[in-house]
Amino acid sequence: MRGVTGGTTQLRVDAQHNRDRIVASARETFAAVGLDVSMTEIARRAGVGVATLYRRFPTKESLVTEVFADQLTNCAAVVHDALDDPDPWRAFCRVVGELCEMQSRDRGFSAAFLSRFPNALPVDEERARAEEAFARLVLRAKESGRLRPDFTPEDLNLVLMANNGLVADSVEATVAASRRLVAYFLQAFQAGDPLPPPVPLGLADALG
Amino acid sequence: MRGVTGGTTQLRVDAQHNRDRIVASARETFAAVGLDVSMTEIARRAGVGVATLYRRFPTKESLVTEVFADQLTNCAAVVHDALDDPDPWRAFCRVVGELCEMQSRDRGFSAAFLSRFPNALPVDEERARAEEAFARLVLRAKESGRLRPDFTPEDLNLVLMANNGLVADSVEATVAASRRLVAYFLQAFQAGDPLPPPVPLGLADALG
DNA sequence: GCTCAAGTGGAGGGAGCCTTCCGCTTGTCG
DNA sequence: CGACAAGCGGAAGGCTCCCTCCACTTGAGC
Repeated sequence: MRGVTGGTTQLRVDAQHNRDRIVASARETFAAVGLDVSMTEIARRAGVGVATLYRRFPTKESLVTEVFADQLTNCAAVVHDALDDPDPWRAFCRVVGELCEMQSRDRGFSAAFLSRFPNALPVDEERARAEEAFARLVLRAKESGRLRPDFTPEDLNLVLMANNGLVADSVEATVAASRRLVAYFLQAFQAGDPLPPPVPLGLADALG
Repeated sequence: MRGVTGGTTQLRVDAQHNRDRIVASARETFAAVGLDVSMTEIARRAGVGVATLYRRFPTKESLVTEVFADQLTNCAAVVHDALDDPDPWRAFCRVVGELCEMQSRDRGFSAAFLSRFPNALPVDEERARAEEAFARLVLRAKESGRLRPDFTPEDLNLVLMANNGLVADSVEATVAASRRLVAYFLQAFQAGDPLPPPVPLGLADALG
């Protein structure tokens, strides 16, 4: 009997090697092109046959899930790290800016994050904790007086969906556009007197 | 010989009828679902065969062009009408708000406007005139002191692309989200002291 | 070194898409 | 009314995609 890790049977070393190459290839390709890449293409880039790919990931959705699970973890880390910042407004700004930049650098992640595949991210618990942390961040920023009182944590979805709409020819151009967008948003989020309409949504899933 | 209108041979009356139904059906369907509708589906909803559709519109792109040409005209009208408003800031706000609402109400139009089909809108001249009018509007709003000096007319693309990213379950929910987004944008566009980074782009075409 | 389950690659099935082809129908004009 | 070009519907071609099947290979444990 082979070794066991976390309850899952250990793969043969060559199989593990192939699996790693698949994930790496998929990550790169999704980031560069988006989720509209054929499984055949991913397999080709990884130097394996499609059957090998499907043996590890029985569906395309499961591959997407695997590939972006840890990137979601990175997102959560950004939020949690920001909680250590003594300046609540700066922490808030950093979270918004860094999340948008991550999103802009990775087209596939944008799509996955906004759940083009509805159940693609079963890391719901982690996501929920991150959202809770962000809500705490929002509260502190409001108490500091820099963040407008009618900002709601759900507005982060608004920001991310809006940011997801930005696409330019190159990644750098996209990131530059994203920076300007974020700068405008942060302007608006600072305590200004007039008020935008209240929270309307119920936003569910988006794609692009 | 049949009558001639604008250099194009007149269609037979039944053919014209079918053509009208095709365009109407395509408009509705694109608006509701987006551009990812099969030609077969459009033909079915119009009550004609695919061949009839292809006789009028030899390619899907040509159909998209036809369907959205006049909606682009509507956009241009919004901008030109705003020039009559004596209050430059209000005119500016109206243009931004109305364009975003039109975009949010019509998913297909969003996609077509941001030129998923690169040459889909050969109405370039009209578009250019509208952009010029908007630039004039921006200038006036700046002179009135309400619009921040570092706003550039290209920022309208930023707004529209961002707005295009918003998708909710229902049209009304999407429009509501769009309203909040626009309110935030208009906050930011008012003369605030800190400055976002300068114009970076170079944005070319977007899809979602 | 032998055995065999685990692993592999490539062909191909089934579905959906855009587009074309072709034999039949119908409005239009003399 | 009669002739015929214009118009018509639906089948089918060609393409891509996700996914499955199956005969062959290879690493792991004795």
